[in-house]
Amino acid sequence: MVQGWAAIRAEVLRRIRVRDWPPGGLIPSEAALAHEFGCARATVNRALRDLAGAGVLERRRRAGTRVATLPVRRAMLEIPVIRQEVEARGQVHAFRLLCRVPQVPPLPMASRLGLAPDTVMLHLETLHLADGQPFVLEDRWLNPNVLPDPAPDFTAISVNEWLVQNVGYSRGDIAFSALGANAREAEALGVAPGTALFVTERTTWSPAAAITFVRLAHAPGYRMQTMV
Amino acid sequence: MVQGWAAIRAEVLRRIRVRDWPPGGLIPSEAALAHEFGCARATVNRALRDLAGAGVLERRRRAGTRVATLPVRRAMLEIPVIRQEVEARGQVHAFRLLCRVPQVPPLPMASRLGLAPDTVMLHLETLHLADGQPFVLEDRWLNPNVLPDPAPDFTAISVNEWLVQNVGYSRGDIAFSALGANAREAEALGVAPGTALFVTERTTWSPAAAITFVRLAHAPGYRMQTMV
DNA sequence: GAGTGGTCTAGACCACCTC
DNA sequence: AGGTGGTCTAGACCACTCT
Repeated sequence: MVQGWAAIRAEVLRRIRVRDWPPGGLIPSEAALAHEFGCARATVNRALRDLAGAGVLERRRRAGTRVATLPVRRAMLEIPVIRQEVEARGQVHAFRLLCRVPQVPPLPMASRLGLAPDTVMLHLETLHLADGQPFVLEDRWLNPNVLPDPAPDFTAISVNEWLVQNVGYSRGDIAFSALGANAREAEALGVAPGTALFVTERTTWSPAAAITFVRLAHAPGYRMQTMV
Repeated sequence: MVQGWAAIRAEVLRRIRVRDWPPGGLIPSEAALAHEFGCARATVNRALRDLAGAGVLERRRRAGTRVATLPVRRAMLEIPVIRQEVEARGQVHAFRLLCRVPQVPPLPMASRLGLAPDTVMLHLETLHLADGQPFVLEDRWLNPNVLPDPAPDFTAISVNEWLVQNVGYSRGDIAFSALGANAREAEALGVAPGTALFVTERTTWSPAAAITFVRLAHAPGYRMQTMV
């Protein structure tokens, strides 16, 4: 007899794959499975909870556990700091601070961040290099309230890393898209205008207020990968 | 007193955010926290395990639990079936099967899928529509061994959905990138060649062999979003 | 009302790894 | 060698929701 909640998860997955338990179908209750596998219900619970988290099962109190019909697969996406990403490729990371000015953001951005329309934010533009080649252009708007006085100058440490080290964990949303390079991006990355770029846009919030909005325009050839 | 493992997780997160427990620092053992919070160690374990899964903590037996220094954020990415994605926008999904031919794949793809160089695969091209407008062009290579005899014709149901309903859950990898539209994509999606497209490439494996490789070229404006 | 999953407890054993 | 997290058990109570 194989032991452990992972073994139970594997067995349940097997029965789903071989259609012992078809999509949309109810599977036995935790108590029944615990009896069948000769283990405690908590162990079965652990296995089924894991599969529900992966989107394979749908569980509801009283209604029981069903095999998901709409197999929305969930994948873990790892979002590293840019320096780590470059170094993970075995390349040398460097960056140049292109721009650092207090500025009133465009109206759509101010409203998106929940700020008054005339709030002055810190606008920073950073070009990250991998082995000296342009890697990503970072266009960032920063809420000055999160900065100490005097503000760091961000030439020794990138804004990116300063934030994660000094502001800490917070919530936000990320969006990925493909866009043609605008004039600024084309110049900074050394590509023709209109070249397809992988763009990451991220808004970060502290419990109280918006911290930062950042747009990363990655040099051509960038790929984001994960497993399912 | 707030109860439950989620409350413990919140309190631990709070202490990390206010730098009570600084990045890289050891936090108290499960037993110590259980004593402090007046709960069972299993409850603390549940909370800390969750935070470790989110990348906030790093745990090693004997070495204890540390606040992560390299804040690789992990985000859940949901990868729905295309029809669901369209319908979730309140639009009507339809598709046209443009191409369905047995064909020997290009050498790089055969080797990537671990197939003999002369293996014949089924090559399918499907254009998905949202409210009649091109939404995504699906270019798929399918291992014919996973198909029943006779093979489905994929005009009534998309390959996508037939696979998830009949082959079932399996493992694979996904990559996202931005590429200029090639001639075929430009024509199918009704855009100019070179237009920036968001491209999803996915390889799916059964335990034994490769099932399918698919490349999705999304119409301009496509965004993939998630929370952190 | 009753059966389901969600959670918690107190205790235990174990694998692992640092000391 | 000893302390840590990882896991399992047997039992319990509760929240939810379907009937």
